[in-house]
Amino acid sequence: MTVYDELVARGLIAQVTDEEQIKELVNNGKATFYIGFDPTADSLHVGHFMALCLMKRLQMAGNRPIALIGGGTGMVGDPSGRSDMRQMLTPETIQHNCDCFKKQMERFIEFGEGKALMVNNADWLMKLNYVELLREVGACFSVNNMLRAECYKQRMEKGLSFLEFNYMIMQSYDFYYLFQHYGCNMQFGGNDQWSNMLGGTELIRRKLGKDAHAMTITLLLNSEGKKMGKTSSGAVWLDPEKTSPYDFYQYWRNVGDADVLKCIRMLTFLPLEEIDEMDKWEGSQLNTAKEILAYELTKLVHGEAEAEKARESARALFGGGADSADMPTTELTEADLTDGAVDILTLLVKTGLCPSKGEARRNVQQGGVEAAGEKVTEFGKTFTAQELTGDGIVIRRGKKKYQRVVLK
RNA sequence: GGGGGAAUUCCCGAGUGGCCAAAGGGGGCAGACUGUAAAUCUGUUGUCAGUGACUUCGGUGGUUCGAAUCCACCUUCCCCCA
Repeated sequence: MTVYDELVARGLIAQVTDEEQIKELVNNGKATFYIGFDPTADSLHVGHFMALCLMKRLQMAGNRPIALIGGGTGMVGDPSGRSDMRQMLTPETIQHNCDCFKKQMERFIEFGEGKALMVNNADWLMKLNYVELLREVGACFSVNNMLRAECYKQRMEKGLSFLEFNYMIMQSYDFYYLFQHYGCNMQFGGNDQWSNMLGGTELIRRKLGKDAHAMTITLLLNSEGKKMGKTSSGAVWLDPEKTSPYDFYQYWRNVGDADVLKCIRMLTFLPLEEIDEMDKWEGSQLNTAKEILAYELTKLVHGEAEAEKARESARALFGGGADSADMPTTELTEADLTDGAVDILTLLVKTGLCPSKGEARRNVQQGGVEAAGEKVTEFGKTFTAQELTGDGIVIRRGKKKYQRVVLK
């Protein structure tokens, strides 16, 4: 099976400019392709992860990936898929974010001579001269067409600043630049990037009379049509400091029935035959599939050891077992105690299980809190220093949130 | 440049001087039911404190015994005209 066919079979491809030509390039390892990452946060998230996997897949087939960090485009801000303007980031933040991205990417993709390449578009965008750019590139863009692009259309009602309007031109220029300097003949990106990417191929055609290609990755949506990789408290990050391996594992362990197989297909590197086998599973058997999904992804992102730990902790907790050595733990010090003890409300807040005492109180009232295996029924419940030393105690809020508390 | 409108708690959206921590919906959280799923039903949803106190309605000042509500200025956005 060719790479291209595999990508299709996994449901990863959304749109392409010219299927035949792209197949030819990609299957024969003749593509030099780039994917852009704008440094809007200090960690990559699941959406980026898909792009990284795609880079890996194509690299394994002999193609050359270029990871572009948007140190320059980040200064502008992409309006695609947004209903309001992004918060403008300071150059310092952008630089910091770029550095973080770089570190994380290096764990997934091999960079170096003859391997993948990493570039930062600040290197060329920041030195552009306004009038020169207008004459050289601006002349190639039709405002009429740009306004017809989906990403701007959505913003016509809420308002679109000239700053953001120029994002497409910046991104197109990137492609044009990479095409000339690195022989980059293809661009990949999220499906919401489609119009920006076409801008690039169009620019290359107009300026150089050459063909370049674009392909978008399917956005990972759940069965309700919402973007996956987001929780109510924000994105699911790849940085273990921002989303712990355990939480990362749990996110995937908890996907809906309707979405498991799609996720396995799109995100893991398991062979397709194996996945087709799982496709026949139904009912509670899907729990096994979810476990596989969670394990595989945690392994890819955080490594095998962390994946094992997360799986064991989850099994221990949900399987009813008592052994939970790898559970997320909060360490207290003497300073956290009053008169040699702590009450349950304080404990819930200290462990981060509840954001405020009010909510902690509510959770206790509603019977959602358990400590050391027993349901807590009164707010006044306290724990002594003695109970907390050694293995400590396990506190549970709701069905899925656990924390061990130990006195140090 | 001229004219008109808007800004409310996580989001949408009521509220136009005290009865407003602020209707309603969405979302979130908890409980029941389950398979760590979905759907459904129930409760809950500013902070701290066990009757209460404190902070909140774009910002800053003002009027008033009392303001989300009135006035002034500022900021941002939308619409119409140029």
